[in-house]
Amino acid sequence: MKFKSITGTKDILPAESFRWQYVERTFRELAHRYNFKEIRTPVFEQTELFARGIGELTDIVGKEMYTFRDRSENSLTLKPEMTAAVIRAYLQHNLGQQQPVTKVYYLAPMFRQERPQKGRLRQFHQFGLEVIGSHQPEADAEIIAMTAEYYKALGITQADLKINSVGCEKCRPAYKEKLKEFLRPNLPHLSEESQRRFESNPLRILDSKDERDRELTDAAPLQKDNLCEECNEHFIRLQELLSETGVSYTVDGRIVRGLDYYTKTAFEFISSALGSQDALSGGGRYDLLAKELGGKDVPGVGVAGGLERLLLVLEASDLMKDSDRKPVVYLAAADNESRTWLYGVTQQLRRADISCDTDLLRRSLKAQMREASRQLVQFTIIAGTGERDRNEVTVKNMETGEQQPIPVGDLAHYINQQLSDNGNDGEKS
RNA sequence: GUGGGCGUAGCUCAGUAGGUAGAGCGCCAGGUUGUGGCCCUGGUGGUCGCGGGUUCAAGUCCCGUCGCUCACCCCA
Repeated sequence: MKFKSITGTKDILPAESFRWQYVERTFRELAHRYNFKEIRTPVFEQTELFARGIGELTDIVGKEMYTFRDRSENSLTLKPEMTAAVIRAYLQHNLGQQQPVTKVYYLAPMFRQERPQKGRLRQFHQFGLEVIGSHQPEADAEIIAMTAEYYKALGITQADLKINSVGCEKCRPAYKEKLKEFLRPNLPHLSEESQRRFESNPLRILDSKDERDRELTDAAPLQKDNLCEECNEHFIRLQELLSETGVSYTVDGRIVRGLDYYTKTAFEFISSALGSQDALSGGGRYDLLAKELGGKDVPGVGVAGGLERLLLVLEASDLMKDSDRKPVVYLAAADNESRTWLYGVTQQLRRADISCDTDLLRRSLKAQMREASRQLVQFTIIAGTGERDRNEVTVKNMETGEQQPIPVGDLAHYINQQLSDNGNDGEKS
């Protein structure tokens, strides 16, 4: 075998694609219920969009982007996340001019050049929601509530929501100083990584997994306790909204997201059913992003969640039933003389909206029956020259083994009737 | 970028003190001259990741390399 898929990428094979369709369909239907419309953007953008939007100092921009030059020497990047691209499209097409609030969702592949491990791939897939144009906590609640509802719809109970407020341009600078003040005495004892972050991004020190860092920052002041009036009000109102809608959460003052653009709300859904990479989804408010990208001063809030991780949780929790759609009918030819005629019957059934399959290998009747059995069809239609001459077929109920001669003209009707008699539409979805 | 584990049939794996490969499942065929699922019989299928070394002889020992996987970092 000469060619293999690239490290960190995965094929979604026919035997498992129904799982993806299930989580995607559930997401789309729910998004529609919340009146989010889908947005699709290109898989690549100008590198500068992500560098500016996500932040030069983040790990994503610093070492994880798939960046390349095209033949015109433009620097392009496979999107490592969606929000910057959505805002770019929002600004480019002046979506804010058409309506004051824009609600969009997406299901799309993302690319980050990290070392793969459980729940982490180089090409992975995210679902996401963005509410653009509102400063109000109701917008934050809309995002979080639907995400929680999505997990609930899939049957996931182990998804813990943690929320925090990371302040805004008014209260964060003062807090940052306060935090540095606190950390300074212990600076030499912090981990190397945290020491490096002391100047560039001290907030990140708080969510370090290093044990010593944990101890040393145990009593550190938190942003949520040092918010300005506006941010504090926003955070409190958001909590009220979540309580009102029955979304359970815990406040975790150490949640700091890996992207620079977040202001006020930051949150994560964590699952204990995952491995080391336990974040199911994460998001927050990004009121400064649009302006940072050179556009108008437009607020926004959003979420992005990993579909691979979602599927891992569903499988670990045994919530993924084998619900792939099976054909209802298999048509088997008893001899080669009747195959052409039988193929016509097959097409008739398909046009009558009955899912069916037939032999493409000119196999023996026995082999065709075996195939029908393997496909778990409910009925097998058997026909040879005898049936053909009478313009009828033999319909075999695969469960009971009973066989019935049925005129071709009545076939579709007969099948549909049998299906409804069984209280089963044959489309277990 | 760093560290651990693993790489033998499509899949899950076994493989003895080194003597040129096996099982189960799957797939195909037969056991019924037009009929499945169970059962029985037979069959298909492997450059033992790749390269080099030691040896009369290596899947089995040594070195290198590639890949997969888990973890660190970080995140979805």
